Amino acid sequence: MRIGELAKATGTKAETIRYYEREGILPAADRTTGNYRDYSNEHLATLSFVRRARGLGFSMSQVKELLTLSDNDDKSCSDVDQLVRQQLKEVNRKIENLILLRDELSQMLQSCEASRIGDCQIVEHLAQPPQV
Amino acid sequence: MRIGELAKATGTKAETIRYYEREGILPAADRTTGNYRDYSNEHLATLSFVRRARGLGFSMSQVKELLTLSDNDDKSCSDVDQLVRQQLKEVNRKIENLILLRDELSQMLQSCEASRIGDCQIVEHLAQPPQV
DNA sequence: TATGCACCTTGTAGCAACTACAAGGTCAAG
DNA sequence: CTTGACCTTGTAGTTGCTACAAGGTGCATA
Repeated sequence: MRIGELAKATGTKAETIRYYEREGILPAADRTTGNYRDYSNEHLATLSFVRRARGLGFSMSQVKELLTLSDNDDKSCSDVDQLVRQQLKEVNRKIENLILLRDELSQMLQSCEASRIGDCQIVEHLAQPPQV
Repeated sequence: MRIGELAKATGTKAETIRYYEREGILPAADRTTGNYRDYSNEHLATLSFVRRARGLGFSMSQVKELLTLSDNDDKSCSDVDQLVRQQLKEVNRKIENLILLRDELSQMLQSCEASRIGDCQIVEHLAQPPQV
């Protein structure tokens, strides 16, 4: 299949697919006589895997690791497990930080009852060290 | 004060401060005879404001807006309020997405009881084709 | 046959928000 | 007078794409 078809099938832009090829995430496809990329079902499967992992927040290099690991059916599963655990920890860390942010933003909104910026608690809140 | 001192005082790298100057986020400082940047307390206050807003997830252009707004003491507070509200919404959106991710990753970990990658549920889970 | 159009090719540059050099200048201490 | 910390400018790298530009291919239609 051509790149446009693969793009549609995976919800990926053609430019992104070519980018993945450059980055060694997706193996290069065969070429037609007109020099068009010609993808196989295996490419489709790999790209789906990549997109799914990226959607779960794995970095490009983590995706590369996952791809390498998943090629070795007989190897231990623990490396994959480890990567997922790491990613889970990272996601939890982000959630916690965002919740702190959210609380602070909410607080700011509630404290703002001024009508002039000169009296605005939000601006004061942001301007931590005085003398502006 | 020199750039290094300002950097230490605000927990910002000197390179970042120069970057802010280039981007028009922080006004240019006076120069000493040796061409070193010489910052005032006003610079310190502005940079603190910037870092605080950036730390709360506001984009550079939002920070610019906030700075412009906070310069007009007599203007209405509602624009500031609006920006904070918008940012709060964005943060909530991110939290929700991350929670979905977290759930999926946890699920994957729990389903993995294989010892061989060939049997690994995680790899199989990732290999699912995209479901629209 | 010509032509129009969708699709493809490579290459390069842009995005956010920094960060990391390199090559050199300034300044106070020893 | 040299050392070493600090500063200067300029440029390029980071991540993961995305957006052109200029041209080639393939197929349907006039």
